Amino acid sequence: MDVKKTSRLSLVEQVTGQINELIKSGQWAVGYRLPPEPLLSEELGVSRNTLREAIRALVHSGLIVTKPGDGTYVISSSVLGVAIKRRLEESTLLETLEVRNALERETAALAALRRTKSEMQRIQSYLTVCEKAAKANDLESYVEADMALHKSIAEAAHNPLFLELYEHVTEYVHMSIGNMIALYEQLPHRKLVQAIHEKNSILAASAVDEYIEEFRKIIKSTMEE
Amino acid sequence: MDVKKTSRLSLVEQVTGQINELIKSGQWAVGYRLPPEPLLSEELGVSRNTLREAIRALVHSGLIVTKPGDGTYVISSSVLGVAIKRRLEESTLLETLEVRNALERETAALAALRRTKSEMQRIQSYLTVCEKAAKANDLESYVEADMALHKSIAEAAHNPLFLELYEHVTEYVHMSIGNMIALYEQLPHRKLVQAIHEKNSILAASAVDEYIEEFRKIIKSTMEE
DNA sequence: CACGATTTGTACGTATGTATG
DNA sequence: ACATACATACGTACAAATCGT
Repeated sequence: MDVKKTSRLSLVEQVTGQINELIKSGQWAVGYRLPPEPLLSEELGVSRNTLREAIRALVHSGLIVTKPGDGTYVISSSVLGVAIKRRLEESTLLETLEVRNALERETAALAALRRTKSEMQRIQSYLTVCEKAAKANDLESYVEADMALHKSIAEAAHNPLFLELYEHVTEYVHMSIGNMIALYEQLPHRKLVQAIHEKNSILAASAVDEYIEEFRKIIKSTMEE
Repeated sequence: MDVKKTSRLSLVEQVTGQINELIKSGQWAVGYRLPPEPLLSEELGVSRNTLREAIRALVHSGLIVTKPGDGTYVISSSVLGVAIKRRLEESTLLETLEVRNALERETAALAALRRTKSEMQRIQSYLTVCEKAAKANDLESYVEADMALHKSIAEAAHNPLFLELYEHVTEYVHMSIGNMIALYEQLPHRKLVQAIHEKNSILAASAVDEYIEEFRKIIKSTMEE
C-alpha cells in the first residue's frame, strides 16, 4: 500500500512540499498571511506539531516568516530566489552586474528571434511609457516602466528558466542600488526595441551592451561620491 | 550586552551557519560523516534538540542527509548549487543549455580581457591534453580535460560569482547528458583559446557560440534517436 | 542468524524569554 | 503595567533503525 511511500517521504516533507507548491504557484502570494496553525493543520490533515515543523523548515529556507502573536507571512515565492539573493549578498555590485549583463544580453538576443506580434506590441507600449516618464522627469514611474520593459523582453525570449534567473538577479540589483539610478539616455532602449522589432539578435545584443556600459558608468561615478 | 544580538540571530540559526561554513569551506567535504549528535552538540555547546533542528534545516536545504541508525552525511557543499539543480530538474535540456551558453560566452569574453600569464599557460596545457585525448579517442579523459579547460577559462574571468553559477549549471548539464557526448570538432576550442591568448573578447565570444552550436546539433541528433 | 552497540527519531516536561493586546 | 500566548532552549527518556561481530 502506501506504507513504503510514506516511509520514503516523511509527513513533514509532504506538508513542506504542499505549502511550497501553494507559494510557488502564486495561490499564496508574497505578503499573504497563512491561516492560523490549528486551522491549517486540520485542513492538511496533520497534527499541529507536524505542521509547525514544516513551517520551521520553510522559515529556514527563507520563504516565510513567523511573527509571534501575529501570524506567519509569505515573504518570497522561490527558494532559488532566496538562494541567489543570499549568494549575491556576498558579492560586489560590479560582479553581480556582469552576471546580469550576460543574462540580459542573451534574453534580448533570443527575444529578437522569438518574439510574437503581441509581445512586440507590449514591448513597444512599455517603451513609450518609459520615454514619457523620462521626459516628465518622473523617476518613480520611469523605474517602474523600465523594469516592466525589460521583463517583457525577457518573457519574449520564451525560456522560463532564463526569465526566472534574470528576474532574481535584477531584483537584487534594483534593491541594492535603490533609487540612485538616474534617468539615463534613452537612445539605447530605442535601439534595443527596434532590433527586436527587426528580429535582429546581433543588434539587440550590442544594444544591451551599450546601455549596460552607460549604466556601469553611472554606478561607478555614484560610488566615487 | 549580548541580549539584543541573541534575539537577532537564534541559536539554531547560529549553529546552522556554523555547520554551513564548515561544509562550504571544505573542512567537511562531500561524503564526510558528521560526528554523532550527542558529541557534536557538546562540542558546539548547545543541546541536542537545538542541534537537531539545525540539522533538519540543512537536510531540507539539501546539504546533508541523515540515515537513522547510521549517521549524518554531507552530500553537497553549496546551497545555491542544490537550489539551481532542483530548478534545472524541471527545465528542458535545451533551456538549460541556453543559460549555460550565456554564462560561458561571457566568462570567455571576460577571460580574454583579464587572464594573467600563468592562467593562460594553464588553459593552453589543458587544451593540449584535450586534443591528445581526442586524437587517441579516449572519451573519458577527453571529458575530464574538457571540463578542466572550461573551468580554467571561467576562473580567468576573475568573477567568483560567475564561476560558481557556471560550475553549477555545467555540472548539471554533464550529469543529465551522461556520456552521450561525442568527441566533437576541436577547431572551435583552438579558436577560443587563441582568442583569449590575443585578449580578443569579441572573437572569444563568437568562438563559444560556434562550438555551442556544434554541441546543440549533437544533442538534437542524439535526442532524435 | 541473532544479538548488542551505536545512532538517529520521537515524545514529553520545564524553565525562561518575548511580543501582543 | 500586567497577563496571556507563543517561541526558544534544554534535559531526559525511550523507540526504531542500522551495522558489525
